[in-house]
Amino acid sequence: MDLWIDAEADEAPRIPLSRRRVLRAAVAIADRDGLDALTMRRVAQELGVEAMSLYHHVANKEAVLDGVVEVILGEIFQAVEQAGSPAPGDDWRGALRTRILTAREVFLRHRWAPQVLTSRTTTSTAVVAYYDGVVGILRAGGFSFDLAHRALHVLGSRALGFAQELFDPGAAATEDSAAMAEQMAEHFPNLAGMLAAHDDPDGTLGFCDDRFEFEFALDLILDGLDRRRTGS
Amino acid sequence: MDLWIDAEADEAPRIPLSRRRVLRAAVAIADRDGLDALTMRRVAQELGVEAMSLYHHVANKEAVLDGVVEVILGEIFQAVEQAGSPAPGDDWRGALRTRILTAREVFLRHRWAPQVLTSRTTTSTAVVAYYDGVVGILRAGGFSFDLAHRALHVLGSRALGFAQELFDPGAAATEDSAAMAEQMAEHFPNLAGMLAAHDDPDGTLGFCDDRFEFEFALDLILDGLDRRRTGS
DNA sequence: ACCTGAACACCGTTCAAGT
DNA sequence: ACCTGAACACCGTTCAAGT
Repeated sequence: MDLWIDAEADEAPRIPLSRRRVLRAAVAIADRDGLDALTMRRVAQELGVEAMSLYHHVANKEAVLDGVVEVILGEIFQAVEQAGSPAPGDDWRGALRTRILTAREVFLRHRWAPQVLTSRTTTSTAVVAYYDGVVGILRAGGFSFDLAHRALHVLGSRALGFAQELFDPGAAATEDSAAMAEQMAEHFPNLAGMLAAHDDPDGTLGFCDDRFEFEFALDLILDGLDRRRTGS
Repeated sequence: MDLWIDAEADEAPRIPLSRRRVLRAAVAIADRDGLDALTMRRVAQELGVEAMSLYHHVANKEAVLDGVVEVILGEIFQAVEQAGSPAPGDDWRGALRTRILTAREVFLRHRWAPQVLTSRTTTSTAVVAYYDGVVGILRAGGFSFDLAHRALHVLGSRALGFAQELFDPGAAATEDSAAMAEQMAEHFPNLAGMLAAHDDPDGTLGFCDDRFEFEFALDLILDGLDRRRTGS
């Protein structure tokens, strides 16, 4: 009997709990089952531990969410580092564009992350550090501090690589279509026209190419900032 | 005894519960005590009723939140209507700018509303109707359907009058300052410079003028869209 | 020092019962 | 038809107790 118990203990040697392990488990759960599944009890279960044990390593659930933000920004910094320093010929536009699109990749891996980021009431140090880098790029490109400041406001969350869309024309059209299209045409003639004008062979699939739309918006903003910078 | 009971009944005559009353109560609670206070039980209490009674008028809490979005958009439509039709000389830019700034007023009254709007997984009809109006303005201004579509993506939630800011330079500086400023200068030199360069007599108060920043960003985007439209 | 069991005060929601 | 009481299956979190 003692042997059997020892064997089991060997099979699953207890790795000590730590803040880091708690946060990584939290991210794993959100990735797998969504943000609603991210509960203290579920994190504990993932770690083979009782829920109350978590409180020795994090103050409370809010602290877990703050920590999750740190993890996500850690991934962004890592991705930025891997992408390497900007090509020598790169102006501020190219450098900022690349950084933002690199950061965006991380949010594509963690679709729930924007919601967590925007729910935080205090700005985490990691986010501050990221924005410091953005301002650094702008300054190197000849921006005044004032214009750099405004640039942060214009970019908003897009500086980190995501934008919140409140309305997805593609989604509206995926509902089963015939009667729906008529309703649309009657009540929302402009949107109906927009959908009709887009002659996608599949009907509506791929109407919104996320990457294309994101880059279009980003470039429009970078254009605008450059104009403000040069005063043209 | 019967008299006393009757008297009390008269004091608080039972207005029948309705979907509308449930939603208005929900908005009132969020306005007063924030989004976390918006629970089914709390809504019921606000209406002098048991929590379970609500389920005769709304399917569940998600339906309440969907309904709250309708209420908010109702306020926006009302504000837009009150603002009246655009001045005759107004181009699409002026018309859209006015509409967006009008909508923005509603979100200033309901600071919690953006969080609810962005949390919805399906786009409510009211939001679709609002965006139909935006596309209408763009079309009247000479936008192709394709460019109008992209304009919606560029504007994102800004079309409805709010932007999510992940980083508020002003907030960082309100922390008690001396030692903090040193830390900033060491780890975040670019942001530190940005804060230092802004020679606000009060130190940091009013560093970010919400309205100014919002309009600056909006105008930059409208400029960019106009350039794309005319191909200049 | 680290983990746990039981408990508390909340959630959203179901169901059978009341009027 | 509309409302309710009691209950269920969850939350986050506290506390005293275990090792």
